[in-house]
Amino acid sequence: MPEQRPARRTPAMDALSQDTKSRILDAAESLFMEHGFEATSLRQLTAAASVNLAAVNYHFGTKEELFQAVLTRRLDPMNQERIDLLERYERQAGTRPLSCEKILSAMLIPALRLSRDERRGGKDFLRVLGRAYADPAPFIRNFLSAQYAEMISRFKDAFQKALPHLTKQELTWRLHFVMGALSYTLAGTDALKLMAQVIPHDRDNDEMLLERLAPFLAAGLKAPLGDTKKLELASGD
Amino acid sequence: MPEQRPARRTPAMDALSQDTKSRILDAAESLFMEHGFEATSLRQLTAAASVNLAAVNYHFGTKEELFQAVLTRRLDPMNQERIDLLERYERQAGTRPLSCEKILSAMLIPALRLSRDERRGGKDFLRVLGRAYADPAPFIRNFLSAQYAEMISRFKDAFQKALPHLTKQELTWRLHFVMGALSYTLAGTDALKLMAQVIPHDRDNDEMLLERLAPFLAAGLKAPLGDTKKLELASGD
DNA sequence: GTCTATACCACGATAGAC
DNA sequence: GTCTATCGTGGTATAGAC
Repeated sequence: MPEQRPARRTPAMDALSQDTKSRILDAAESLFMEHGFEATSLRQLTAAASVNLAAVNYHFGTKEELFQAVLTRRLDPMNQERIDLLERYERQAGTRPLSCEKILSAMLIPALRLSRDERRGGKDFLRVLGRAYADPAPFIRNFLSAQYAEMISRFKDAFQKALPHLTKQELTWRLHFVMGALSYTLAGTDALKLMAQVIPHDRDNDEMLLERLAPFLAAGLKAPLGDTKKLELASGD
Repeated sequence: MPEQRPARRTPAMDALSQDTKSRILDAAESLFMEHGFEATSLRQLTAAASVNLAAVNYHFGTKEELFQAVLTRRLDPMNQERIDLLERYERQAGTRPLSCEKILSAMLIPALRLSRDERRGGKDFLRVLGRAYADPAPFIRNFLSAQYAEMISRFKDAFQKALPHLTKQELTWRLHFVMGALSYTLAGTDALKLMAQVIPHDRDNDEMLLERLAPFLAAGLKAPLGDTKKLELASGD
């Protein structure tokens, strides 16, 4: 249950007149996205928010719990947006099953919209998120799993209808690969340099990304089953 | 150029009698993999290596340069192994182009072999690596780009021969997606929990992973071009 | 309840003795 | 090459003011 604020604020309120908790959240989001979690000190963070150093401890407990609060504030709406979009597509389709491409676009569009929102972190947020996925602290990964569980479960059902020939286990794996390609692609701002081919980031890039990623993932999801001969892992020589 | 050691050691040497630099590297690898980079202090690291606190600074400069040295020691051989395997496949195939599946297995097998090597980090190493990809410090990402550049370039040529109808740019994107699904899958130990389906990690899991991932990626690589209608990103309602 | 000042201990890094 | 001592900064805990 969310603790109640001391007073309700108007929407057209100045940032500096927000309550302490919101000011901390805004400053934390901005600084974590820009410099990363570890490189941001609570002293510079609380200075930027114009609050006392101990305020973070009082309102959020620890620096890591503050990080979780920052993530939740962004992930929760995005995943809800994904579910809403999927359900809208399903209503439009009536009784016919949705295509893989359509389901994928319900996953991709809210993520891309978030990555384009420069006012609130943009691509930097997704990089921080991708980093959190591989955090050595298990409770961070468990936290993220819980954040995504409902959305994933909902989309798994949709994909199962679109791909009835896949077993549940097979679909689980393929969805895992989809999430991987998606997370990596959205999080890796500089990863394209790996390919030794610079693609400048203009404003139409996201649509282009969507049009390339969706067919790639859809083809993988629709791939025929197990016609690959066993590949030797041993150092055969 | 690697700086020369003060004395050459025999292979059958006890770990505790190695020179200071090697002892630091071994302890750092073990601790970074287990607890992550930030959570590992130089004090506990140097204590585990039985060297003085200042030795890290003397031999490696900073904690981050030590981290790079740890990564290089593992990534360099893995990427070389990938190139060697690819060239072996190419020799076996003669003049005929390799299949996507075969090229993919040359990428996947050395990575899986590394992830199975429990003596040297195993899956933990790949998680640390995945984390480094999203590091907020640009020099870490540039370092990794340089580490991968040659291998990626080599595989890009191979894929271009297997998929001559793809433009260079299209292939760049698809390889990017491949690297994404691969990195995420290998790095995310707990990511499968996202799917609310526990798959116990037995010793045959890697072969199973390979047999599922390779067809998925191959199908994506071979997907037909641009037959997807433009998907609206705007909040159409 | 909310906020502040301040004290604590661990961290990475370095200077200088040996 | 190696060590000790020390510096500035980090996250956190708490006592007490409002």
